[in-house]
Amino acid sequence: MLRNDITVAIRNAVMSELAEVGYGRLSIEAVARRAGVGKTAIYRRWSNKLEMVLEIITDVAGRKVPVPDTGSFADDLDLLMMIVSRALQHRVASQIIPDLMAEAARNPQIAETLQRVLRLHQQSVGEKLVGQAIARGELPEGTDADVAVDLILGPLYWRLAVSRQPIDGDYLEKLAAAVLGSLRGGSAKSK
Amino acid sequence: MLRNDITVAIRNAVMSELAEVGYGRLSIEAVARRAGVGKTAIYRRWSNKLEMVLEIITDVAGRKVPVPDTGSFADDLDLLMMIVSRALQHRVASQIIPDLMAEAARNPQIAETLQRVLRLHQQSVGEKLVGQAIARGELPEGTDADVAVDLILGPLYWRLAVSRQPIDGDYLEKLAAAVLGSLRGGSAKSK
DNA sequence: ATGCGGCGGAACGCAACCGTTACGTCGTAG
DNA sequence: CTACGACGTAACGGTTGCGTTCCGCCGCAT
Repeated sequence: MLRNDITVAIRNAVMSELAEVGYGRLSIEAVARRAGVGKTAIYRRWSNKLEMVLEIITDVAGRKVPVPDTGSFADDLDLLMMIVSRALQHRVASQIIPDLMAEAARNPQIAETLQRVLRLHQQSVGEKLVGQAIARGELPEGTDADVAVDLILGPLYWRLAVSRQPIDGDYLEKLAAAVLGSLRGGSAKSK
Repeated sequence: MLRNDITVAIRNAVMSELAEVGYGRLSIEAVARRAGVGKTAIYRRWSNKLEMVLEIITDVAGRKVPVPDTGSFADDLDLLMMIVSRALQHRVASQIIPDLMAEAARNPQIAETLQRVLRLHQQSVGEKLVGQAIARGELPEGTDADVAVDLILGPLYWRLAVSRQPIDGDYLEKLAAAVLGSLRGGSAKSK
């Protein structure tokens, strides 16, 4: 019944609007205006701003991220960092993600949704990667996957989404090398 | 002329309101309500929501952070991480900082203010610290301070302000050890 | 040919907030 | 005692957005 092209237009408008003004200031009327549809079309699909945003970002972020598995941890790491950095450099993503993260700190519904989406996908990627490396003997036995994930994603996120400095050609390599060194150094052991 | 107790009440109210609803939804009327003052008292001091917030956060964040200088890079690092993690665990800070960071991505005025405050204080701390360590010969000559700062602050910020997982007793130690290893590993060389 | 249903558009009453103004109170300086 | 100025309160007109309703249009299935 509901026309699909209209739905798509609304989804795109929501993403753009989220990027431009953030969740806090996102208004249904602005979404309708931007999508070139009537408010009725929106309320026919969702009953809330919150419900609408949650459904849409769940859908967008839920697309599976391929787990790098090149056979070598160093290469896996390079690849993962490239994928993540590419994602974080997309204009829309780099605006929406920090905004929703901040919003999650005060809205449990958003927090829970992001946790589901990010932790179950992206973060599990990191854990899987570390697991593979340990199994292959490339990382020390007791390596703490938790710490490892923070070490891998933290600097990238900080650089790209927070301090927003451009990354030049070999920055990624240097960072990957440093992360590799920190994990192999045998310091991030658990218990 | 302007009563100081009123000014203080407003400043506190702004911080609380920022933490609760974020910059996007912060309203002058809500601030006045919370501070128990009239809107006139606010407009007598600032002419804008933006101007008000900028002035207040500049003041709050501008308080100098002591640069750790224990004589040993490892101890400096431990200390710095403890200071930063403490700061990021304060409820108000952990809500306001990500919110303003996200807002900075779309408001140049906020971005510039945060850059001034954070980069000139916190970030320079990191660079100074690395500089000391290189001078003492504790880190390789060409260590890239840029990468080092990302490696130090990134994981902490990610953990505390983004993924918001609690840090147990020895997490900080493990993280510090890993960071130390990554820098000493001689990987984060410049050029 | 007819009818159903999604569509855009317009308007509704309601609420919040903007930035400004007028008013009356109160503490303090002179 | 008087005058000044900051204060809280209340109200202003104007804007924006909510969520709802009604209208007329149009595509599509029967």
